[in-house]
Amino acid sequence: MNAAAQVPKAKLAIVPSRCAGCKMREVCLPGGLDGTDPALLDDLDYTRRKVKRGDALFRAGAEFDSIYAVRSGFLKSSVVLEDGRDQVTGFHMAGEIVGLDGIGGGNHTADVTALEDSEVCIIPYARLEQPHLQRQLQKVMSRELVRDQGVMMLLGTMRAEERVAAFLLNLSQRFLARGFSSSEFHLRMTREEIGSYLGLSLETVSRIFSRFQDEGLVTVNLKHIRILDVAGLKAALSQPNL
Amino acid sequence: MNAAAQVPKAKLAIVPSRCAGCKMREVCLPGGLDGTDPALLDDLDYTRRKVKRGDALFRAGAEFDSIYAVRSGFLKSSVVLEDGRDQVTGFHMAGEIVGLDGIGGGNHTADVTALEDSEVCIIPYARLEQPHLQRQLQKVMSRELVRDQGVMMLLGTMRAEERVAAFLLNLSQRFLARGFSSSEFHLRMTREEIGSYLGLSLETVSRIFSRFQDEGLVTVNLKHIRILDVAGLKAALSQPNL
DNA sequence: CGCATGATTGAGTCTTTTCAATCGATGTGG
DNA sequence: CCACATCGATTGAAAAGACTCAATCATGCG
Repeated sequence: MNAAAQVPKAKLAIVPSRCAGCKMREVCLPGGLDGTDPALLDDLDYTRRKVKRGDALFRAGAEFDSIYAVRSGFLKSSVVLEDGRDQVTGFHMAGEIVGLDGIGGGNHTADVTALEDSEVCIIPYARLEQPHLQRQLQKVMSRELVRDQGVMMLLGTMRAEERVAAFLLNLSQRFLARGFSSSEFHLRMTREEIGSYLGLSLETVSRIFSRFQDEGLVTVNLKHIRILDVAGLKAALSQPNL
Repeated sequence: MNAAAQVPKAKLAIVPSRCAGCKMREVCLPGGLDGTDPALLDDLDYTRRKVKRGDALFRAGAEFDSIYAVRSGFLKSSVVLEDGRDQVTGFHMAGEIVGLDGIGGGNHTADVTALEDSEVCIIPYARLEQPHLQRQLQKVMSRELVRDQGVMMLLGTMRAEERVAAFLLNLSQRFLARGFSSSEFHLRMTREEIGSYLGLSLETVSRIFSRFQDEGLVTVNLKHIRILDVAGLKAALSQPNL
């Protein structure tokens, strides 16, 4: 079982001023709730939950109660086909919302698993009543739909090099938005998980990392990435012909 | 320009009893709004709009005002990359909602184009105020997120044959849900559009149609499809190894 | 310290793409 | 009403990209 600790209620956990260790507002005001008047959240208490590396926040099929705002850590979403094949459908960092897949059918349709020790705010769906919050939630979901468009584009039209370049640039940008270095970061996921997300084999991901390194675009040392040439990576993004 | 006709307001267009020519409730109560107490919609007037084959309902970048419920016809969504590559991200038939991509950023991010003469209900987003409707909208969006998961799965883990089989079975099921034949239907899109959606070349799509026909799974005559062996198609869906 | 896991790299194979030619259907204009 | 032009579909042959299998190496966790 997921022995994820249920931390006692942390009043106003989502309000910026109460979030210790957060460098930016977005980290506290998750993703799309960004832009919300924090006052709107003031009267809600959000329980927090810790999820240990490797543990699931929830699994496909689990009853849907709440959505979750990632406070810290790093998680992945994945879906499993009947025959066992699975696919990573997203990576989630601080400030992002997960669990939206459960609203439609009353059950979650994906697994969400921590790639490192993480903490989330539990936001009971039933308590999201104020119209403004509803609108905000719709914005979050809409942005998620747009993000999915991007992933479909990636999976449907890009060659392997482009996918990896897009992946690195996307991560870089998201780290930047959270106040971390955009040029140097640690991958929290394995090559296999990257490959699953990008629709590539883990070997192909590894080879392309090596190729990018040979070309002087990045430095790769296992999970440690340093981006040396953003422009070069962006160029690799638009090279349908090698 | 899109000379799409703006039909005068059609009071209660979305209410089943007022929808002429609809065989099922879903066709009138679009997709996820299904399940809503129709009374909730009673005080809203929905303008309808006709979109001629080949015309756009809206384009990427257009200001977001409204979402649209497809009343009749068949449309596709597509997104375009800077370098010109484009990808079809979805096909939409009667009863489905399009335009949700615009909520997050205030502008649409995809083109939606009619593949045959179509008609939609214009649902001004600002008028969706009742809490129950908001919840319904969230359900629609959540289901759309789940659908996207399926497409990612398809693009990320399936081989060409499986993709085409999944595509045909999905269409078949959707036609069935709308009261049409699930075993015989007309494709409204070209091989190129199917290929774009499935991340395959149009030639590969054509070849696989031919192969399925040789195997007795389907009959293909240009845009006319007859499914002869559903079980066989489903089997093809789970054949990672040829 | 050692084992298990993750990453890298090579060789060969296979799927899918690309290029190209042909065929058929559709629809437009004379 | 027919001829022609255009668009879409099919099919073949060759090429390329990515995968699988496999061996090796490094790492980091227990």
